Amino acid sequence: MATIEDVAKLAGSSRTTVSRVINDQPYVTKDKKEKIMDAMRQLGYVPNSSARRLRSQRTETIAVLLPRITNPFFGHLIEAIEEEASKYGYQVIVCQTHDKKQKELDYLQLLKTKQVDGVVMASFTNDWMEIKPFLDSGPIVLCNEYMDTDQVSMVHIDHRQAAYDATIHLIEQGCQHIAFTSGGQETHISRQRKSGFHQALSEHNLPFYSDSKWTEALDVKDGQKVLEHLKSVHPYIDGIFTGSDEVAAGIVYAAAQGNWRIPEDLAVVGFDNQMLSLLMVPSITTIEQPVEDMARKTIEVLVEKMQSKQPQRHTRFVYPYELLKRNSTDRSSVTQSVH
Amino acid sequence: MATIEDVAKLAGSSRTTVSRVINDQPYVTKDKKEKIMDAMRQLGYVPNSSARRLRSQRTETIAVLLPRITNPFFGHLIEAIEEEASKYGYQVIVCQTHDKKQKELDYLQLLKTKQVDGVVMASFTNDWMEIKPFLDSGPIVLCNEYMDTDQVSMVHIDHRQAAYDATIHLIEQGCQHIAFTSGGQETHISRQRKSGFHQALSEHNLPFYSDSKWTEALDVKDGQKVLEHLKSVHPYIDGIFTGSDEVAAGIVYAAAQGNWRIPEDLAVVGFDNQMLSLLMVPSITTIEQPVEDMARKTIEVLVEKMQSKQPQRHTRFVYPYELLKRNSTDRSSVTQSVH
DNA sequence: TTGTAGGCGTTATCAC
DNA sequence: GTGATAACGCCTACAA
Repeated sequence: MATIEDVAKLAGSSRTTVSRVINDQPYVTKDKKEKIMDAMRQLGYVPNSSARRLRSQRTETIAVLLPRITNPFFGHLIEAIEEEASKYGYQVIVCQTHDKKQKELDYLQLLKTKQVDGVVMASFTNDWMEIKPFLDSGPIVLCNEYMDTDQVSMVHIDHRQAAYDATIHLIEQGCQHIAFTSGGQETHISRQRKSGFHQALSEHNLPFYSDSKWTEALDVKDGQKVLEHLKSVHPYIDGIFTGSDEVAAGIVYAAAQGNWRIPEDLAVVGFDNQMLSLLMVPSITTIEQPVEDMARKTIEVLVEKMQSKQPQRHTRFVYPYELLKRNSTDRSSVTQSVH
Repeated sequence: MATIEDVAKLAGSSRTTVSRVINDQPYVTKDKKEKIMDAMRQLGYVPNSSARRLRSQRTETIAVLLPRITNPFFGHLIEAIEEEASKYGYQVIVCQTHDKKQKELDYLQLLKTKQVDGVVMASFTNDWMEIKPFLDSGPIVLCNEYMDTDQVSMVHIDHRQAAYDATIHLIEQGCQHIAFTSGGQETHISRQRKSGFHQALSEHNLPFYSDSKWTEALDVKDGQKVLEHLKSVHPYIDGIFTGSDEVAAGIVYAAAQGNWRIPEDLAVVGFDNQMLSLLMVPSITTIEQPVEDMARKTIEVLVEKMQSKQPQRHTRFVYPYELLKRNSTDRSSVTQSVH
């Protein structure tokens, strides 16, 4: 591989001048500049990025931590993040934590070892106290995940309110026995959702059912299991708020196979407005997050932190969401027939 | 940030010895080693990765080029690739090309500038002659994409045969007027599929229909458009091979809205066995690729190339696929009623 | 067993 | 305008 030195020799000048040309700096005569450009072409010279990194102490790379990329929500998120980051000239490293605390910490090492200039945490399973020390090594922005502190910037929607709205919707549709499912790991988000769910129920003096089977529902398969479990153990349940469209889809699918009527026997709410939720029969009521906007803002905030020297204030950006009412909760006919 | 020098000073030894400790090399007394470890802890020392890269001329990073991560096939692919690469200690950089030739070339620069040790191309829209020169900068492995050469290693299934099988299946189900859709960019894969499709038709003396509207079908929305188009312009079409489950799902969805019966009026085949294809009503006949196996093999091959000094032979790995027959093509009742 | 010194390729500082 | 020279932080002959 040709180095800057080779180019300098061939062009009959010094490394310094070549460097000036590479970086489009002033104070180089047209004549020299052309000679150098020629030499670079001839040698197929390309600046070595490791050397640049060492010299400049920046990597132009960020790490994005997320549970798993095949969850469509995170797929969309990283798609948008990659696009946005690339506009600023940053590479994106994918870090799948699978909700494992250790993996999360391992990937944060990238920040310490200066392999990345900053980190987006869309996976956040450790205690904040474990994460905080990494802030000394570089900026971190929480995306989707959040908590109650002002020691870090965050971009998210109000999951508590979203779950509240969805639950109220179920109640308005006449549901009296409503269940709640969430993914394996207990995160701040799932706590927030549960809290909103509880509030809606208690405001209407409705009972709260709990079953450990409901706290590990992550994907379509889990959704199917949930429905089987409901049918055999809790057949009175007539509404369910799932934290995910995949789980909701699994429930709808299993219901179709097992003669359970949605929404008549069971009204279902998903989360994230994946394509899936629209295509299922019946289509699934869900909550839409402005993923692209959130991704853009996350990168904007992170880039600002990475590029400014002095540590600036941390900010919280709360985005609006939308409850999309679809057929899986449309019990208007059910309610009527009761009267 | 503490450097190796700082540690050395604090521990009262030299950089060399510290480096030995870091890299677990012999010839260090227990005593010194402990002192040095202590010093590292005290200073919170972490080796600087940029320096290491420069010194070792390796980045422990690979780039994965793919069209878009939200296409579930590529989502699964990169999930598996990331996991496998991480076992070998490699980071993964996501590079979405959106099927743009220029983006593809831009990302290949990462290899030239030594930002990555190797590249997986799961997006391949340029001519091979454009790509080939990059091989001088480091190893490249084609995954999913392939072509007729032995200048590069490839991991893929036989798309020609897969399309042939699927088309034969449609014919066996009694379809007489069969259409073919493919994604925007003309790739080697789409040519292969088309060739298999053609062969099946001509073996059965069936006509081949062509319509430019069918060559840009990529996602669910496009599938919906395709069905609308079929209904108004080619209502006689009774079978369709789509290159994608999303397109197939779009067709099924639009059919349900528009009183078109699947499979009675139109039998539909997708590709990739996404969750979606199973969950749709009717469930969609599709072709399953062994994504995880392909990802594993791709990384295995790439790692070997990256780690061995002398350039070795290029190999082609062709994986088996499976045609999953589901309801979207089950016309047994149709066929019977004709008799 | 330990330390010295040079270099990986680049850029910033300073002197000419 | 241009060019030596000294870092950036690490590893590794080689010498002791």
